[in-house]
Amino acid sequence: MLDVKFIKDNKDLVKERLAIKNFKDLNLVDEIIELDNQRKKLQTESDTTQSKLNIASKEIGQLMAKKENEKAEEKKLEVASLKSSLQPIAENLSATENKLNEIILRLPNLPSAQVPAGKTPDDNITVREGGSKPQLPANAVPHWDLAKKYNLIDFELGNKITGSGFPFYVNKGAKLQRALIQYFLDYNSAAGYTEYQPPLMVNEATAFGTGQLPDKEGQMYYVNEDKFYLIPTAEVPVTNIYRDEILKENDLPIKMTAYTPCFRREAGSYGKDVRGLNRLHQFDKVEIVQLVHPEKSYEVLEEMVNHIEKLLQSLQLPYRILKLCGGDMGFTSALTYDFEVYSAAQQKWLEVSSVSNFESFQSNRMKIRFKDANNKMQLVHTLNGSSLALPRIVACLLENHQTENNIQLPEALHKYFGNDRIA
RNA sequence: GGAGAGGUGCCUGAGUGGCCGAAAGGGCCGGUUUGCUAAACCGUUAUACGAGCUUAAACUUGUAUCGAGGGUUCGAAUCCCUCCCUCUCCGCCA
Repeated sequence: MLDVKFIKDNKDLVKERLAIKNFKDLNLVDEIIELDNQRKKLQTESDTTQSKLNIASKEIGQLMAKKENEKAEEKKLEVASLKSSLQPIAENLSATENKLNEIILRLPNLPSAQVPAGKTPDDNITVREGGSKPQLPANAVPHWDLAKKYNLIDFELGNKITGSGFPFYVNKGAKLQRALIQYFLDYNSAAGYTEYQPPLMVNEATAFGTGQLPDKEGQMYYVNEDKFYLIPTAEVPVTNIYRDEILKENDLPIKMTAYTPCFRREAGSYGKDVRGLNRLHQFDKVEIVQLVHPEKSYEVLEEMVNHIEKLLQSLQLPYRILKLCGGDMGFTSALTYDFEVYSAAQQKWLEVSSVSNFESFQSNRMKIRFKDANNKMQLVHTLNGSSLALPRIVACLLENHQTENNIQLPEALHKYFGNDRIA
């Protein structure tokens, strides 16, 4: 969430930036400032009254110790009247705080200065492309057909056991999953990321911390009995590891990686782009997360982009990196790069990674702070990125590397997969 | 799931109605001593939000915070209620 002080000091800038994100209720900004002023006034009133009350209570104690009961009773009357005058102030104060809090949670993160204006994915900017599109054999088919041909993935079985969007991986298909996960984790560890295996269900406070709650509960599976949410991404449990912690400056950067299945209800997205592995309710992903010094976060963002780019290059897939426009960015992000890989048989680009700098938007919710060189508290900046989401990578590996009668795997995978091809 | 115990500051741990933002020990940081290290001694050691002062910081000061939320009371870490969590034993179980 945004910082109220920052909003007050930069009212016009805030409105300008929110507009880039296509945020409509700009009057909320004025409302926040108004509510905060009110809050301060009320707190001053409440504090002074409370202070008087505290003093009087102490005096009562002293009087009673001296057995001056009559005087004590008099004081009690005084206290009673103070209390009744405090009550409306206190109620007003907490109502104001609640209102303020509720409104501020509705504001999305401000896009950074380099975010292009725009409303739809068409307005995203292609930063660069890499790899080259393959020459497919004449009998080339999309991955769902390849998955069947080589007995790698059983979608129908998934339907039977759970429902659509929950495929079974079988034989070499299952092994390929395992190989990819292992490869991605090793690659991240080698770059200094600490590996975690987090819980796959989280409580409400955790879901709140990274910005899934409030408002996005409809996108998550929920276990009513225990009030747990199934994680939509490892970002949620991993970033929350340091929730409510005060770090030392030289603890930073904190680099973490985790493999988890991800669960997404994808409500409202039926019908389009859901064929095969393109969009699932459960999928595997390896994630990287960093907590960094605020001055370093944009530098780190580029570093993460490069890190993921190299990984993609090693898979020998044609890719492009997009800088998302204001309208296509997520609620919590200040700057996002998407990685898309070209799915040769489907002839379309599939998003396989999204790398974002959240600046202090998440850390302010989670209160992840550090003491700087001057011993001042500062919020860390949080970043994360997928490295990578498996299903679409698998789809592209199958489609792009298919030959007449087998699938040639990129060299990086050979030792993990135990073979250089799927036949 | 059943029975019991418990949740206090960075850690251990005392505290059963006012003298408690909280003893003591440890740790950390700063200082003295020291050829260096160790030891010893002294001191400091929370966060949030207000107010004052200030260019700002520092500082002074108020309020709140002893798992969370309510309640009793002039006054709550301390009493009561609800919830959450941890531990032990039993049961069940990978």
